[in-house]
Parts: sequence; structure tokens; C-alpha cells
Amino acid sequence: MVLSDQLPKNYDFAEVEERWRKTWRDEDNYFDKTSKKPQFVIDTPPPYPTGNFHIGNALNWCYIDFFARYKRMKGFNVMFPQGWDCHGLPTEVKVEEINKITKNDVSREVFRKMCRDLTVKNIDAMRLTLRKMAFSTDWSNEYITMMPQYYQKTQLSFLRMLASGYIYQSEHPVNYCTRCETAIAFAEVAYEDRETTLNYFDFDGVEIATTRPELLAACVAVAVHPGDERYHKLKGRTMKVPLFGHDVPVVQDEAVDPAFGSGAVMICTFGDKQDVHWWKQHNLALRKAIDRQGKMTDIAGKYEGLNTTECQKAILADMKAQNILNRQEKLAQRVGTCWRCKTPIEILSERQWFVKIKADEIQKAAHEITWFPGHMLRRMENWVEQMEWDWCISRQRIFATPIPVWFCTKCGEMVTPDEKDLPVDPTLVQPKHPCKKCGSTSFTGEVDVLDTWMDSSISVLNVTGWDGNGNPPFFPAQIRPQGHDIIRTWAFYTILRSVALTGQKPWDEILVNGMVLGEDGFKMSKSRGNIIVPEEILGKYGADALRQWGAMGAATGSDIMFNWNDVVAASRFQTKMWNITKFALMQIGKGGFDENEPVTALADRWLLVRLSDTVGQVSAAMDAYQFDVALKAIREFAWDVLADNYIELVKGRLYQQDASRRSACLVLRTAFDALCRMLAPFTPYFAEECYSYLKGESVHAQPWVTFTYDDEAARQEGNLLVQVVAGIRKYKHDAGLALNAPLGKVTIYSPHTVNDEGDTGRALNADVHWRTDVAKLDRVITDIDFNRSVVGKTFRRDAQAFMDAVKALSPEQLEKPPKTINVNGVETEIPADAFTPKFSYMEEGAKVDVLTIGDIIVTIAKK
RNA sequence: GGGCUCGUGGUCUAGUUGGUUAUGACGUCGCCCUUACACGGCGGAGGUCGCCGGUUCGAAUCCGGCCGGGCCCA
Repeated sequence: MVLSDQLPKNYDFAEVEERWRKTWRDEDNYFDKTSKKPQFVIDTPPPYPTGNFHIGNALNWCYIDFFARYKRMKGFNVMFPQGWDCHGLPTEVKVEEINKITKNDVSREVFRKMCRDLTVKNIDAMRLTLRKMAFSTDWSNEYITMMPQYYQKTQLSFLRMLASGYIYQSEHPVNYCTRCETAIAFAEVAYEDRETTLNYFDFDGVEIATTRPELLAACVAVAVHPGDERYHKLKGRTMKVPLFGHDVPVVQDEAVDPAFGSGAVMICTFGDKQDVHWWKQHNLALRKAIDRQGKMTDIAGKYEGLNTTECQKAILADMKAQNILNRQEKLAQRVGTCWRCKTPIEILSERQWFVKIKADEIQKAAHEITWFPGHMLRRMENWVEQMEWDWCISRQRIFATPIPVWFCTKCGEMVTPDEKDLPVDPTLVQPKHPCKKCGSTSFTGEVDVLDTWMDSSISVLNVTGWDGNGNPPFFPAQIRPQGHDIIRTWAFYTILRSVALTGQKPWDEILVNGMVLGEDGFKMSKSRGNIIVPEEILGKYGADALRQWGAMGAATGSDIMFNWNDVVAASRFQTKMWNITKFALMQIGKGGFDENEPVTALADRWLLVRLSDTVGQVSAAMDAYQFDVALKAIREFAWDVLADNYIELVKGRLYQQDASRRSACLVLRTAFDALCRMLAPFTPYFAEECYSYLKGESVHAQPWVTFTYDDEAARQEGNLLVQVVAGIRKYKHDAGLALNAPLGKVTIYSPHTVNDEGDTGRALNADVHWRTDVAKLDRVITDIDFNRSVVGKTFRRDAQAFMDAVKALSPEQLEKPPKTINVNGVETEIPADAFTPKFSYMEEGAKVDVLTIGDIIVTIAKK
């Protein structure tokens, strides 16, 4: 142990955090594959390497690090890996921006290299933030999805699911961005409010309203509600599409809203998702009017080659010319757009790759997982229940995992690589075997690539050691920590893929964290200007303070508002704890103690009971991932119980040099040691610093606190002691005395026998006597308070005479005043509320003040 | 429009298997520089627990409706 005079007066978080960051070794956090300890594998979210580890990530990682450190102390073999989910559009867009090119200006390989280089740089920047935050990452299990070691597994998982029938290719309507020229998933469709025009026009004698007249060429039917009497005559008819002249059937469907527009709608392939529904439902024809670049196709006739906006203009003009455009109305609508570039998405029918959604098996696995908080499971259930389409996994992009498939140029047969040859890029290499069907050796590689979720949804398989051979050695993982915004994507896809590839749930538990909102209560966004970056907080208050904010800002799972106040409060708690550390170490260092000596003093036993309670509360909260509850209990114990009550109570004893001093030192050390260990998961730098002075060992290598101490009498009598001291402090305060001012004789009449070892007396600077007999007190009236507004108004010039007369009354009369009194020889009525007698108490002939605290009576005879 | 969620002193927040004066922090006011700490201590003020109705001896907590915020979706 280090003497306290070697401790700096102030806690310098910047110096301490940097020093320990440079001291700690990565190996201490490695998962041990040969360990006999129970495993605790974490399926850490792999962030997208934007270069900025944002505060939402920080909250997520705080939670992970809290329980990772806690579980290590509890004796688990913990794996806290760090992944990076690299592929995807944002990086492609960024690369185009930085290099002022489009992806078509360079070869696919060169473009990929540019993306990889940018990603590597970004990962480096984010790694540094992770280290500053003191996250106990297992860097030996880091993975980067763009690296061959990883996407080899993505490709393997693809081939396995292709073989087992989960993956198929087919022509099917998909969400398509004509600017990015790629299919996208529903999860990637954003919605925007826009104003559009609803056009009413004559459709072969029936009025139809549409917002997308440019799709007239793709019209395949007219739909009406079966109960709509206006259109009964249309039943079974076909109608001629204006301008284009092809015939389409009339279908009846409950989903048509008779009150919208004219009650008759045209079904096109495809104007929106509803069209896809109707198209499937009624087995309609497919007419593709828009191509991948967003241009009109040949079926649009004279409009071919126009983009959709130009085409719309031209068609409306032609309708006007033919006198079939009846009227136009403004209409507010929400438009699906590409989440990256905000271009309105089209629904195009394209040959794409799909993963089958088997809702039942996903639901079953989701229910086998324990959700924290429980209600988050509902979001998964709702999402799965309303899944309608299979998951489109093909993308027409470049920076992604290639789909490992070729097609025979002769017979069209699909050819896949041998698993041992993975990873492959079918656009760069040829299959090693001739076509099995026709023997040809000429192939075309698939140019489509995989959706990034195909990479990240096997994160858990990757970290648990999946290689395609049976059940992975560490599967399933124990926990998935993630935000509630990606339940329908990452959580959903991971469950789907785990079930498809292993038949099992991916994790035992899932811990869902809330979103971080800005100080204005809204989600942080550049446009609102309410973004706070972790680096700013780290610079001002340090990692430990930021981590405390993460723990205490809100109950686990709730959205959490960023709040500088909480960070400041956290930093103040560290200052307080630092002073407790200095005091405790100074006291322990001075006299010493004997670990085997029993603790006898009441205050000491009381503190140990409260410590025992706290350890129980904190452990239970940590097991339930209630970090706010845990840290709150720790802070309350340190600040309220230990510093403000216990230390104040035993200070006097510590300043003496008798035997009872050792007992207090032992208790101080026990409490301080426990506090350091309980704080270790939350404030790893601070706890390490404090503990290093106590024992010269790392607190992170210590087992979790298991201290228990059962002493019901000490709890009750100790609470009494604390209450009495607080009561007398308040008395001193009210009497205008400084808290350490000397205070005569204090007698405490308690129904219980209390031996406080003199602590109360020294704490109050008074001559304290505890007694169990009943207080014998005489009440005497020592003064009278007159209500001068009443007396003055009633008696005017006789006021003084009235008051004198009252003062002359006997004590009995003062307590029960007569109706009248003689003032200057006149019998006068005593008005209500004219005076109040003030009482004093006499004990054994001396004047005392009396306090009542519960069933305790305290008398104070001031000096 | 749908699902989920939240609405608690000036601000943020705990608490909902229903049970005595509703938690804490920040802020605010008063007193105290007491040998760990004034980034401290002690004490005070401040709340119709969003609104309305219901169940109950009793509701911040349960039920219904309404208003408002958030997230995810349509």
C-alpha cells in the first residue's frame, strides 16, 4: 500500500487514463480457447467504419464493457470481440466523392481497392476511440468483413444455404434505386413526405385517378371494390388502356378504397407495393415500362428513352390533347426513397437472389432467447408476422462480397466453386471444372454481389468458430447487445441465418439498448446540429465520466438523452471518491489493523451490514443488466453511507490511538476494497488507480465482491445512531451553531441498549450519555410570544399593560388561559391568538432542549 | 394509418406483482472555509406523478378514452 501523502491532491483524469491505457496489456482480455471456466461469448455489433465512433455506439459499447468486465470478475471466460462491417454503399459514395469519380470511371478492382484503403484508415481512427474509452476488447478476435478470412465464410454460408434450398434466384419485384442502379432491401427504404398530383382521367369510359400516369404503359388491370355499385356493370369486362390501346381485365378486390379518387384504380407493374399484391393475387401479366436506369422501355412506344418525369409530362400533355384529362388535385403522400441518395425507389421486376423467410422457425428461435427488456421481443414478432416477401440479397454494386457463382455460357447451368477454393471472385477467376451438364469450359461470372447484411448476419457464427463443419465450438453465444433500431434487420437476419445454418438460436440472451438523443430531446443529426461526439466528452471529463453517464443516464433499454450535467455529476463523484481514497489510505496507513480481530463497535458493524446490502443489490442489478440501479447503489453507499455518515461518525475514533481504532481501519479497508472492485466495470481507469494504491495489483484481475455480513441488531441500532446524529446536527443547524461547535450534555433515552464506543459524542463534540430509563422532564414556561398585531390593535395604549398582566399569570393559567384578565383595573376579554407560551424543559433541575426522534428522546443541556 | 414506448418539482431522471410523508442528480435559497474533499458539509423551498373516466378501502402504478413526444414501420 502506498502512503496517502504520495497521492496527488486532485484526481487528474487525463494523466491517469492515459497512463493506464499505456500500461494495460491486450492479452489480459483475450478469450482462452482452452479454459475450463464457463464461456461468455459476446456477439459484439460490428460498426460501419465511417471513421467516427459516435455516441450511440459509445452507449452500446459501455453496456457491453460493463458486463464483460463484470463477467470476467465473476469467473467467466469472456470473449468481447470487435468486428467491422465494411461493405456497402456509403463507402462507395464516399470514395466517389473523395476521388471525384464515379464507379464506372475505374475498373471494379481499382474501385474496390480505393474502398478498402479508405476503410482501413477509418478503422484505425475508430480503434483509438475504443481504446480511449477503456473497452476491454478482445483484439485477438477482431474481424473485418472485407478481408478474405471473413468473406470466405460469407461465401461458404451462401453456398450452404443455396444447397439446402434457402437461397434461390428468381425474377421478382424488388425495391430498386435507379440512381445507384441496385436492388435494395425494405430495410434500406426510407420514407419522405412529398406533395404530388392526383390526375383524374377517362379510362375507356370510366374515371380513374392516378399519381403516376407515366406507368400507363405498364397498366395490367383496373381494380374496383366488389361492393361498389357504380362499377357492377364492369364485372368480367376488359378495358382498353388510353394512349396505348392494350386490353386489361377488370378485377374486384376488397383492398380498393371506394372513397379514394374515383373508386377505380389502375394496377401497374409496379407503381407501389399494393400493385405487387394485386398482381400476385389476381395472376396478372407483367409489363416492364421502366428499366434499371429509370428510363422508359420499348413498351412505352413513343415515350421510350424518356425518364419518368419527362414521360409523365408528355403523357399528361397527350391526355389533355385527347381531352381525356378531367382534373388534377394536390395530394400529400409518403414516397419510398433510397436511404443513401434519396432518389425515389422504383419497384422493378428483376432476376435477383433471395433468401427464403421461414417465419415459424424464426419465431421459435426468437422465443428461445431471453430479451432485455422483455418488450423488445414484440418488435421482432411484429416484424416477422408481417413479412411478405423473401429477403432480396443481391446487389448491383462493387464493394461487397461477390456471389460465388458462374453460369455456363452454352447451356446456362449454374456452377459453384468447391468450398476449399473460397473465397472467389467469379468475375476474375473461372471455375476449376467443366460444366457438369454440357462439358463446356466457357462461363460467365455472376456480377451481382451480396447484401452487406449477408456479411454481418454471420458475425456470431464467425466469433464462435464456425467453419461449416458441424456445430461451432463456442456456439451459441451468450449475448447479443444491440440497439432497438436494428431489431428488424441485424437481429432478424442473424436469427434467420443461425437457424438456417445450425438449426439453433444464435444467442442465449439479447440486450437491447435505446437511442441516444441530443440535449434537445431529438435524435442526434447533422441537420439539427445537436451532435455530441465522444471525443469531445473524453477531452473535457474523461472516459470514466462518460461511462458513468452511459450507466446512469437512463434505465437499460430506454432512449437516453445526452446531458452534460450527468457527465459533470459523474466527474464530481470521482472527486469525492478520490478524497475518500486519500482519507481511507491515510488512516489505514497510520495505524494498521488486524484482519483476524473481530469488529465490535456498533458503527463498524453497521457499516459492514450496509456494505453487505450494497454488494447484494449491485450484484443482482448487474446480473439483470440494470446498470443504472447498480451504479446508483454504489454511489449512494460511497457518498451517503460511507463518507457522510460512517466516516463522520468514526473520525474522532480514528484520531485517537486506542484499540478501537484498528476496528475502524479494518472496516474502512474492507469497504474501500469492495468499492474499488464494484466500480471496476464502470470506471476502469479510476478504480484501477485507487486500487493500485491499496494493493499494488490490478483491480481488473480481482474476483467480484462476495462480501456478506449479517447482523440485524447492528442494522437497527446503527440506523438509530445515524438518525440521532442527523437529528442533533439539524438541531445545531437550527440553533445557528457550527456542526463542530461544542454542545454541552446530551442525554439519549433509547428503549434499546446502545454502545456506540463514544462515536456519537466525538462526532457531535458533546458529552453524550445513552440511557434506557424513561426521561423525567419538567415542563416550564420560560417565555411568552405575543402576537403584536392582535394585541396592538385590540389594546392600543393599554397594550403594554395587557402584556404585563399576561406575564403575571401563573404557569397553569398560561397553559389554560382564563376568558378575561384585569388590565389597569378593568376586567378585559382576552382576544384569540393574542399570545403563545414558550416551553422549556428541566431535567434534574437543569434547563434542557428536547428532541424527539422516533421513540427516542434526546435532551440537550447547552454549556 | 399501424406496432412498440414514454409523458413524474425549473431541467433530466428512479420507481408500475397497487399500500403510510414519491427517488436521485443538476439548478435554486440559507448557514458552515469542521486537520479527505468549498468539485465539500448541513438544512430548506419547490411535485394536482400529461388530461378525463373506471376498478379498489386505497392508483404514479391496473383498465378504457383523449392529448403530446420518441423509435420502427406502412
